[in-house]
Amino acid sequence: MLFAVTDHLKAQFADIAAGERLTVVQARTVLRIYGPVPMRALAARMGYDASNMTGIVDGLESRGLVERKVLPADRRVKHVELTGHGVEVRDRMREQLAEDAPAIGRLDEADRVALHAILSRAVERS
Amino acid sequence: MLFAVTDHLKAQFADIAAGERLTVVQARTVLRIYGPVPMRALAARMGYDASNMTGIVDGLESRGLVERKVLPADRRVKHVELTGHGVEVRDRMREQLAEDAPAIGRLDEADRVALHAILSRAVERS
DNA sequence: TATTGTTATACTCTATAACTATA
DNA sequence: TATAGTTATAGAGTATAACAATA
Repeated sequence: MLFAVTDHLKAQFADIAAGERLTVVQARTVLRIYGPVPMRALAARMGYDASNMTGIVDGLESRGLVERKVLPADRRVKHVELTGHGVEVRDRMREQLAEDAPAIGRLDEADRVALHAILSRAVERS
Repeated sequence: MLFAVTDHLKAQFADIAAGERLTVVQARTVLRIYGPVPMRALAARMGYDASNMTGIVDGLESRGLVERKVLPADRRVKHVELTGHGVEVRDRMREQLAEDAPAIGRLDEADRVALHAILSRAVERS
């Protein structure tokens, strides 16, 4: 059942991403850029090897959702940030996540608290 | 937290599979062969397109865990079944899943019942 | 010498389309 | 004509190793 729920959540996220013609990884990346961030730091934030960010950001940049900017203070570093269009897309995805975000999001408060407690115990014992 | 738990369970399954020098998909396949089964039916059981089974079963067959047998009644159909060695590997994996199967497996009865109820409600509303 | 981003490469997982043997 | 299994191919997601530019 756990996997049923997480698979369902993943499928819905994939649908939202596809609605913006983004891959899942691209959509996840857009949602995790809060301000200018070096490629490497962004990779670490996503839990990826740095070599992956190049292609992901290439795709987003060619779609006009992000920009790379060389940091003058250290010209090895490139900051990635959302463009105006990128912010629009991010906000649209956030809205859909809040609306559609089904399953868990629609549990009542008591269920959410209980679920959190049980999962915490599960993780502790693992 | 849900993803933390399922990712954890997946990682442990991957470790068990790796212990038998199987990929995750190969291990999942071995665990879902209960008797002679046509390639296509096995693919459906796993939720895969039929074209995937060929490679998966190729790998298992080259390791001596399964055999393909042409069905005389309909020579288009090939039945896949576990060899003696395949059964050994499957049983070893089952044991490890029962032992290690951590997290969820070690929750007490009350937690398991509550978890199931909450997840059922989550799925209903999604 | 060490670090940033990039490239080249490879492997897993999955799907679609086209092929073959058989029905 | 339809079905079972296979092949060829492709794309997403990930990692490792080597490289150029910069520090």
